[in-house]
Amino acid sequence: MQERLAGNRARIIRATRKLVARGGFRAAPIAAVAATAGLSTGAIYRHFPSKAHLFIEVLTAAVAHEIQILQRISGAPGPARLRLRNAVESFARRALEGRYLAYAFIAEPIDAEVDSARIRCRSQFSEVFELLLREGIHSGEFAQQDAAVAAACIVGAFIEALVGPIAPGSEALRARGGQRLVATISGFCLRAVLPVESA
Amino acid sequence: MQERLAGNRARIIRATRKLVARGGFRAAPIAAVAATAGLSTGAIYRHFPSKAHLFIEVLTAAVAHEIQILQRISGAPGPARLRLRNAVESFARRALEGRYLAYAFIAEPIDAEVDSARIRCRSQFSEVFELLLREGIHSGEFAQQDAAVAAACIVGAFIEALVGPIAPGSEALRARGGQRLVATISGFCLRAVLPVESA
Amino acid sequence: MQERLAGNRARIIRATRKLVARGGFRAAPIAAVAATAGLSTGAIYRHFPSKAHLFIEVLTAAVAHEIQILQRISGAPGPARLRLRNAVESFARRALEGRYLAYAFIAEPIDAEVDSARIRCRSQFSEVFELLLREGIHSGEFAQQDAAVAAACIVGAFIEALVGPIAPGSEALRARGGQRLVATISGFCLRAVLPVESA
Amino acid sequence: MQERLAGNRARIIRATRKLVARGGFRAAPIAAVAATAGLSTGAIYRHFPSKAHLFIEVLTAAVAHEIQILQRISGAPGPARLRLRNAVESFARRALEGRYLAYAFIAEPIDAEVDSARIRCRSQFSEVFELLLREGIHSGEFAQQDAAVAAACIVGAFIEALVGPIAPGSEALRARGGQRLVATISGFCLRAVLPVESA
DNA sequence: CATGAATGAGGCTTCATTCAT
DNA sequence: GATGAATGAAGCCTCATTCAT
Repeated sequence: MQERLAGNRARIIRATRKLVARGGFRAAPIAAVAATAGLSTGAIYRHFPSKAHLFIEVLTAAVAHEIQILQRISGAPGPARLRLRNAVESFARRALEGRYLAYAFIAEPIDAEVDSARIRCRSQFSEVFELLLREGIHSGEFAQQDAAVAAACIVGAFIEALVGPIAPGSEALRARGGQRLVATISGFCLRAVLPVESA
Repeated sequence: MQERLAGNRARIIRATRKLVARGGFRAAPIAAVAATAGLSTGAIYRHFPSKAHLFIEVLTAAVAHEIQILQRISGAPGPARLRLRNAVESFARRALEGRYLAYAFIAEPIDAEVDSARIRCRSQFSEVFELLLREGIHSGEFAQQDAAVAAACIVGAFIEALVGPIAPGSEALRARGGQRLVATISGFCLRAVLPVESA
Repeated sequence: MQERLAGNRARIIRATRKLVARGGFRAAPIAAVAATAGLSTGAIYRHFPSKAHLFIEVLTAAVAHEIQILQRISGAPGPARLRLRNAVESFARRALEGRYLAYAFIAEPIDAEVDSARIRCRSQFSEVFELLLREGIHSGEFAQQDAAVAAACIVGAFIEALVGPIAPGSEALRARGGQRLVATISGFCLRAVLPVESA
Repeated sequence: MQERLAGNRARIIRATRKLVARGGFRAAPIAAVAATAGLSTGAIYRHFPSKAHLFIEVLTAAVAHEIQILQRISGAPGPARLRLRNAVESFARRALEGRYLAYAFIAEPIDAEVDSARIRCRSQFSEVFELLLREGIHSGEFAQQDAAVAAACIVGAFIEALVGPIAPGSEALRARGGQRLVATISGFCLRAVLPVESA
């Protein structure tokens, strides 16, 4: 029955993710989460002390997964510029496929607790890129710059560039230009961190 | 009495802006807006047909003001790279002073109407940068690239880089590194659009 | 300026009547009455101490007018049965033309005061018919019966029979069958009060 | 717990009926219904999606019950005139006992949905009488006449004749004349549909 | 452990009435 | 006398959370 319990917990998280992906946190009241998970509302509270905790866990779990992937890419051998390109493109591609993550990113503070979790998640992304940037700067591949700020810029750049296409009604853009869009974004980010010609 | 009316309308907008700046749209229920403006809840509805309309107006007004400033800067004479730097830095500096705008930007869709207004606003920002980028690309100052996507990247980059510092609790960063932060961001954006050495 | 005052009072009453006719009392908030009358909301309260008083006056005025007409018809010389038929038909025809009166009749109690006025109005109608019935019973034209109850039945009968056709969306019925409908109703009422064959 | 649920649903309906009977729909705000039912306001919405739906159900349920009774009476064997008398008297007697039904009948349109339900209910009553009238007309018991209109007249006649006595403050009349009142009404309706002597 | 009915605070909006100008 | 902005009490409805079964 530990299994059953764990299974239900996972079901709840999946259900929440699905609803948030579709319409943001506002589209995920506890009753809807419970219904989607095939459970009762009371059951949710057996697994999570509050809605905020549930949302935080969903957000954290989704981000942790992405972070893992990013870390694998950014920690691979090879020149920093290639690893950066791969990391950006991988993330952008994944965001285009499942829009929920990007939504979670730009989510309005529903709750002080959730919000601070959201900010922590953004930071985690930044940190992966920051590490990579530091390596590149140190090795001379990248221009001298504040790695933390540049990392935040990278994250912001592709989120913003993706959010438009992710917004409802732009299925077309996603389908058609997905590949090109991703390439454009990674080009932008790469140029931004590489040393410039003369100026 | 026209004066009183107009004055109260402005007071309502200011009150909304203040509350949204502090805690997002969720922190601005009509009752709170009214209390902050020193009015009754009913008075709000003499000026705005609904909460959504009020929010849209606040957002639109704030953005319109910023857009004007950006357009003046980006339309000035001189090399595109300088104008871009000025535009980015001006915007970033302003956002650091009053945090609300950035918050409004990242607001979760509360309402379909408000949300579409929010998206239109983002687009307006992008468009200003897009125009400037096109000029620079055409004149050879900037690298060949998709101007629309690059503009979105620029907007996203500095918003993200600013949101961390803007988030509650980072007063320190704002105070200390304001100037340096702004410079770092504009450097990032400039490099991103300039042609690269060899790669 | 007494005239102006009186003129505005009349305008207010007309405006109220118009709105009530269209959608019942619910469709006549003070603001709408004022706008329709071309006055300010405050002006209404110079003429009527409250909304209830305004409604009562509108109802009373409309009914008083109808009562006058009914009394003229029912007080004319000739056999009671003819006078009854004329009275019923006149009333029914007028109700079909302007639906508001019938609406006012069946109006839900908005207010205890208004409601008691409404009941008084119904009674007034009944009384006219009651008087006529008494005459007919006394002269032997009509069957022995409780004149008060029979009068109420008459009023109810044609109101109900008219309300269907008066309800929104039945323009056709009114146009086509108006004349026949009125005749059917008056036939019903007449038979009801006349003595029966043998049974 | 199914029992509790069902029990509360019934309690809500009873509470609504009670309040509407006393003062019309206006006297039955959700908060009052909840308080009368011994529940919270939120509980209402577990059983009914909106106030309009609750009102419609109350109205429909009350009417459906009455219709059943009427149909049994009007469908019994025997001469149409007796069945008509029984139907009218049964209905009138029941209305005198519980006044709410008559009130619901004459309710002002609060809501487009509720209103259309109200109209449907009126029609249902009419239809029962209409069927009975057709039989009587066909068999020669009743005079030639438009059965639909005559049925509406019958419904209106006894509603109107009952509403006076039902109105607040006329307990006396109900107590004293109940039996006689009912007989007078049914006499009126019978004469109205029977053939007349000579005219 | 699960269920889901119930709670009740809180959000948006309407509107009769007042009152400073 | 007229104006119309402001008031504030209701009204409807939602939803996170609790708790009896």
